[in-house]
Amino acid sequence: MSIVRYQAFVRTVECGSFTKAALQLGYTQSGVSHMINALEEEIGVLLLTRDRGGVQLTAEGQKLLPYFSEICSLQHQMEETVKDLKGLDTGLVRIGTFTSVSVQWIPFLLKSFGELYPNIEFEILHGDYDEIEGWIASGRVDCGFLRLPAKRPLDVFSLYQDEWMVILPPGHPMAGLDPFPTQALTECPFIQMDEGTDYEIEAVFDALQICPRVQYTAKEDQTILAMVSNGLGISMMPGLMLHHSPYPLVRRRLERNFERNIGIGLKSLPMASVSTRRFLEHVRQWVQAYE
Amino acid sequence: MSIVRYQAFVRTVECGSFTKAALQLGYTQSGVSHMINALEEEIGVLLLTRDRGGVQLTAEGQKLLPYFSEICSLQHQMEETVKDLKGLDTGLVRIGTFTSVSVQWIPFLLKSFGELYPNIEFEILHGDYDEIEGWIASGRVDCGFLRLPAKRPLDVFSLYQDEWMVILPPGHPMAGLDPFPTQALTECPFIQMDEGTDYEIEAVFDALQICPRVQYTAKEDQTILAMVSNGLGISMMPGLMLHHSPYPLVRRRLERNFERNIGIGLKSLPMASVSTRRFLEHVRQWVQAYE
DNA sequence: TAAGTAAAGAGAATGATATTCATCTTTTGC
DNA sequence: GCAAAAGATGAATATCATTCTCTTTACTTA
Repeated sequence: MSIVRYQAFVRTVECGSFTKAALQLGYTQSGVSHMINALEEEIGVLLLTRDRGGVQLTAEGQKLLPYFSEICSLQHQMEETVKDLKGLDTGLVRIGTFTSVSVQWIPFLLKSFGELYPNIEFEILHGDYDEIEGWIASGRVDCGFLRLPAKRPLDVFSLYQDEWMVILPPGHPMAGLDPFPTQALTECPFIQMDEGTDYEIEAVFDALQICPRVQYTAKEDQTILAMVSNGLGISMMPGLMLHHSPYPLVRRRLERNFERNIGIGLKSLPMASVSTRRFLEHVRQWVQAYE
Repeated sequence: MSIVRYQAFVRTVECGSFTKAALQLGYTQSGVSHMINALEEEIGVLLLTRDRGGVQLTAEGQKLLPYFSEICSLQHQMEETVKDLKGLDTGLVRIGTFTSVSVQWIPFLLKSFGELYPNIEFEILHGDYDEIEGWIASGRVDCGFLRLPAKRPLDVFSLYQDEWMVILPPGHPMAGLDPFPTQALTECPFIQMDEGTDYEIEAVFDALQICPRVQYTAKEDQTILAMVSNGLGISMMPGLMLHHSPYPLVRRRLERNFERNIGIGLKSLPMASVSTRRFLEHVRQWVQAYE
């Protein structure tokens, strides 16, 4: 009957571990363990199986999780509404972002926003486009950065057209060509980004009807930048990822222009808390002034 | 953070009084008073104004009530899901009904259902068609009786065609006529039902393009039955209200047939608890065998 | 195979909460 | 002015939540 137990349960499932959940929620591991035991006892159902190195949902836990997580989400909304009612410039805004936004925008956004509203706090969740949309839809986050068009019906705002660029080591024989010839993409050794579920680069190659000579594959974009910079091959990335690159690089446009449309979205603008709306407005202004 | 507080608050608003809410929830008046004080203290907002003879929502309370009541509704759904998971023949089914169903069907339905599933409990709420649809949509009840077509998008099942009948005192000069002539409706003194928000009888008169000679008005259908039976006038009622009438009456059909389609509805059949689905199935079978 | 590590569990202690009981206060209607 | 009905209050107590400390488990690595 106590929502803190529900929060402990939901967070534990998200983290896959009592210890991590406890850390995030500001409890001790023992506290979370007791709480979940008490919850299981209260409803008379085993929610988690405890193994070495973590916990996993039981079938029953899986069925019940949506109720608990929706209750927690409503609780958060209620709390934010209370803060709005009290006219306070405080609140907690939960944001979903993907890699390039996390790296290139978030630190500056939070800094400039924090100067305007020092009492509004943040929780940042990192994921891919699909995950972020899911978090927004389920109320796990208040708003999130998206690739438009979104798959789900959300309130969205377009922010930035992010162009795909070819990156080469400085001094590469073709570094002088701008735009970079499509044909050359098939000839130079290519460093592939290991994308999880979104196949953005492949979509570009498909559209160009060419196939790159993949030499290496890497998961981290910083790794790719380093590899390209050191002459191991060429690669392609959205322009946004190339700002403030610590490695010397040459960036060139493609013959055909490919863009991803980056936006920000939430479940419903009118239902959002004042803090969330303020953050949204700030992001739009900040990006407009960006570059 | 404790849902019992939320339940206390929601129920108190519904009842308009700490004392009544306490009675319904099985607490003392003092307990509810303390709980609401604690809730107000916890969120730092005054939710209720306490006046002579009851309580009333503040503006803030009104804004926050939907969150609390939705959390309570989810809590109830979660509890029912737990019971389903445990495969128990137990549960609490909350039903919205309107007058004729409450009087003519509910007692028999509950009795026969109770013989099959003695451990399933009920909470019955009485209201008009609109209120009931609202309760279903908001999750205040699990299912409810309706006049079809429903205004909102709900899962509904048609149960019964209820025909409007003219009722006369035994020995009335026109008691022998069947169907009862439309013209005569304008001539005999008529006892009007004081309907709250639904204007069903008026719709019938409008369709017939006649205007009755209203002699008396009464709120309770039992009162009308008694008045008609004692020769104070004639009236019109859905046939369902006339079953088991304690007063001697003559019932006659109209020249033109008017019916209301009575059904039962819920938010979503697949999401409903096993208890609710069992009750629904039972109602459908019972009504089919009815009369 | 033993030590190290990273998880979870259990029990006692204690501080915080929930709930009731009994007692007041206020308002309203007669 | 008094009874009835509603809410408020404070003390008492039982219950609960959380932490601390100490075990247990099982995988990893030397």
